[in-house]
Amino acid sequence: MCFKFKGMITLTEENYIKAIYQLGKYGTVTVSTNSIADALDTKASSVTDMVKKLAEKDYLNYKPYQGTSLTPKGKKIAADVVRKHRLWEVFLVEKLNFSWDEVHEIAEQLEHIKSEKLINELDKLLDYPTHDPHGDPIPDKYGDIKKTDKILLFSLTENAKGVCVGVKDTSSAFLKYLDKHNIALGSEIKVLSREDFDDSMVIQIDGVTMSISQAVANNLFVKEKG
Amino acid sequence: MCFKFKGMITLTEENYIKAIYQLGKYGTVTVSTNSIADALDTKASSVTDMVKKLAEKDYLNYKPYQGTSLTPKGKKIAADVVRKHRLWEVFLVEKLNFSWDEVHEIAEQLEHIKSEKLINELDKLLDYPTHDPHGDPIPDKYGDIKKTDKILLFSLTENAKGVCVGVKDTSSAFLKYLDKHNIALGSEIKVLSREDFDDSMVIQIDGVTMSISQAVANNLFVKEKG
DNA sequence: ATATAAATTTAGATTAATCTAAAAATTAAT
DNA sequence: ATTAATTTTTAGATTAATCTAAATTTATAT
Repeated sequence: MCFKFKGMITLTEENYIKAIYQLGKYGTVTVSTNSIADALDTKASSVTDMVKKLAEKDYLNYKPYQGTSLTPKGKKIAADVVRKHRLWEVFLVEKLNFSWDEVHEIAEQLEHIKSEKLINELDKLLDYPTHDPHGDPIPDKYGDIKKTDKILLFSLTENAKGVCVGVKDTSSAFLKYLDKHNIALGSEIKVLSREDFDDSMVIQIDGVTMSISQAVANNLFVKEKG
Repeated sequence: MCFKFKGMITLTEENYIKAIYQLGKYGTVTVSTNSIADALDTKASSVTDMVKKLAEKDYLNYKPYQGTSLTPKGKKIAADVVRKHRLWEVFLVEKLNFSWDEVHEIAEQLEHIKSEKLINELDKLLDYPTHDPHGDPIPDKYGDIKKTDKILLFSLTENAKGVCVGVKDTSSAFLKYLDKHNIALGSEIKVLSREDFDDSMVIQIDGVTMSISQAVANNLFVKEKG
């Protein structure tokens, strides 16, 4: 039976801390009550309650009406959860034949499993991956995360070239769209032209020419080349 | 974010159903309120409440003061949880270098992960194992479980021979004792003599002679040979 | 600078799972 | 067949996480 320690963090608390970590760009900026409520699909009043509780426990800095930021203790918890989430995603894709549009929901569950040995062995089994299947960086066991200089494809100018390194929207619908059009991490992209009217753009992707909407360009991360 | 369906079973409910399944010999007999309370380390009054709720939802048959048994629906839920628990245990031992005394607690967490594809792919990765690292049978995806004719080592008479096929006590302490004395699943055992005074016995295990206490003999399952 | 809008917090209620203590039913013992 | 012991259930409270609705604070816009 799963013993409970005093001061053991609950699943709900972990989810709040993770949301604050991600909304606050890996714990570097303050986030608003409403943005947390949106992210967790809950009400602002619930967020206020929880945020006060987590501040009490020293996971958060909180000043009423001024938003919330993570303490170092909170940041470590969050980084661990994100690390687990992303390692499990790699596992699902690499070892269990999942595609990148299927892994998110399951990783949401697996990220809460508590066992240091488990996650370290998983890391080893997967040969210490640095990024998850969507191109997001995996925090190391100390909670440090390597931020890459990725930019949105939408911000590339005409004739600029880049490599696809990540997605912003990780919804199944978007990822399936990318699969259908053979857009994957590592694809070489060149912007052929941009359309002012609807902000669509024509690109060449691994040699193939296609037109993409603003919605797509605003959810694909690239690393600009040269 | 983990969506909630109406009628989705909670973690607590799953734990009750699993306990009733195991206490009632894989759902074949009725179990008492107190035995459930013991197994789940909770109070009888809590069990009554939960059992009424689960009966309402058609997972259990319940008559006040007469104990509880699983409905087919409850039995399927329970078998699925046990299947997941045991498959994850195999995974931890086979793929992540855990020893059999370390896996139980983690599997208690992993058994609640909900994804049919996940568990079927795991099954495939592990090459469809039939037993977990402690020798317990793994229910198939239809919830059917193969009961073996294993008996306690304590019930063997002098000069009887058998093979070790399972453990009753899966505590880390007991499993470490077995490791220390090179007793493992598959070990060949012969009873050399029994001691009336303290119910200990002298056995030969894979050719090595040793004495074991009643506590040990009552927690080792064997399959008798000829 | 003041009014209005938006964001946030408080107050009070609700639900799930639990508990303690008391009451009721069942079982065991003389 | 009563009494005593045990088991189980009920009644009422508690805690965590949530909600609605009202109050308050901060930001925005003339």
